[in-house]
Amino acid sequence: MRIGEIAALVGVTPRAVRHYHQAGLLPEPARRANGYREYGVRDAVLLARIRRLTELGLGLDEVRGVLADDEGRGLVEVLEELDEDLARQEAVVRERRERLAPLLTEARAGRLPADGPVSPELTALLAGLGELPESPMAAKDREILALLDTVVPETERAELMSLMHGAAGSAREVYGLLDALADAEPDDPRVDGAARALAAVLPDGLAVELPPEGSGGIADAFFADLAPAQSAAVRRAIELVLTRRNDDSSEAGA
Amino acid sequence: MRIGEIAALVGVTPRAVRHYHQAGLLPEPARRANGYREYGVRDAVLLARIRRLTELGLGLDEVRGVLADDEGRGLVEVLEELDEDLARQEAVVRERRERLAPLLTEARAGRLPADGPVSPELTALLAGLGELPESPMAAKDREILALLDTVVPETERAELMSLMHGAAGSAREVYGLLDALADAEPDDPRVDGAARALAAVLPDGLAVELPPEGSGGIADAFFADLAPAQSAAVRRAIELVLTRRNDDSSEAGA
DNA sequence: TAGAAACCCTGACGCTGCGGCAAGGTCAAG
DNA sequence: CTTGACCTTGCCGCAGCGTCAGGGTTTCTA
Repeated sequence: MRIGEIAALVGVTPRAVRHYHQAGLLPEPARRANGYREYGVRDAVLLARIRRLTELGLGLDEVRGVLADDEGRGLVEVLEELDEDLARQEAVVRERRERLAPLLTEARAGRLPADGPVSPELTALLAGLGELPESPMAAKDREILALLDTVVPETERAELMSLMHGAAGSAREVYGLLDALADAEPDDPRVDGAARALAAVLPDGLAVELPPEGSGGIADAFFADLAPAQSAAVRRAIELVLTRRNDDSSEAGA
Repeated sequence: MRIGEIAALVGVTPRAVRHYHQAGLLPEPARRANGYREYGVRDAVLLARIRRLTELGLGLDEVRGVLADDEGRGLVEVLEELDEDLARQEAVVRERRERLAPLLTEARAGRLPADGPVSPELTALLAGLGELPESPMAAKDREILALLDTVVPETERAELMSLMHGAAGSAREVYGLLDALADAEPDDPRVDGAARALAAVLPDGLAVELPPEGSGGIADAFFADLAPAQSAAVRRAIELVLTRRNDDSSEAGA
């Protein structure tokens, strides 16, 4: 047989056969006078075995290993390892599909969060916010929420989002107050009002999640992303929440 | 933020972030005086979005496409395509695991066909043959059976194997007769007996499956793999079966 | 105040399992 | 004689980064 024949017989491409030669899985057969490889039944048998193994999902070096150790003690281990690997793959794919399913229905309905696919929890939260009027702060906040959505570990996500839900009602108002500070100086008198309004809607539990200011890098970036007066307002709001929390706990302790 | 910070924040490696830059997914941010990249919140938001998409299983160029078309009409298509792809992957993995499962139990029991994992049908057939005494012909036949196992399409496999089952009982005898011809000349008187015995156990339906001798390449290889006298015997046996079949059909026609 | 640890930079190779192309040689049929 | 269908070797390409190598920077520590 020539290479095309044995390949067709076993159901692989000639290129693959040469690849197996090069990889040391299949010994190079004798050559004809013209340089063509001449294959026999033994080669076909071996090649078929290789194909069976690769079709199971084994890598070529694992196949080599299996072929190498006569009468496989190793085979059992390899197959078990393979099964674990396949199980992992299956889990990965299934999880992706599960995450994808709700996104698909949302997307088909034309309701995409515009910041890309996010978790169902956040989708629900954003839906609760509803259609806000044109507001730069609202847009920024949605981005931040999307960021948080991927940053926060799954285990805490539901908890975090439920905290947010409480603030959703007052969102429009707070966004408006902050938007008004876009071009203001940090010592603008409106900063104080905005800070109070923000602190009022920020749940106690949330402030800890907010970046501890100072060296964090990420915290700096967060505040740098806001206009000076907005940044000041947010900072003040956080202080207010922390103070409030301390007061609460000292009251509770008393 | 520096690259390590943003990477840790979003949950990827710095190397991946650089890769996204190079792939054009994430714009290169401004540099500090020392050459370090300096990232802001916008970058983190974008990076998180990239991560969400890649974690769904999208390729980087698809991600680029999704990021490119503002307000995705394309997103729906991409997600649908992705879901189909994932469905295919899931099917592949599950089929592998299904094929693997019986092999694992066999392997753990120490009963491996020695020619590597084969179909359950063939496993059953080989089990039916039982432990034959040391016989080169039996070994060769098992190899051929394994080859056939991967060569014939699944749809015909069960049929073929059931045909074989009828011959299993006489296998030992026929193997013996053929083994005896290993060093014989093609005109050895025992060739005839072996051919008759082989023809007697070969089911009518099987002969067509056997290589039509002559130019086939594979057929030549098959016969070349046998000793001359063995080859002659098999050839004769096939002739006998074909003749018998023709007789039968002419009788049936009369 | 020096030295080590921990970052950052660019550039380049490695991995898997072949597919595809280039630039040729060979062989059977029309 | 010319096609057309094979064969040969060799090398690039692929996805998504991991992993050096070889060099600078910053920062914490002794």
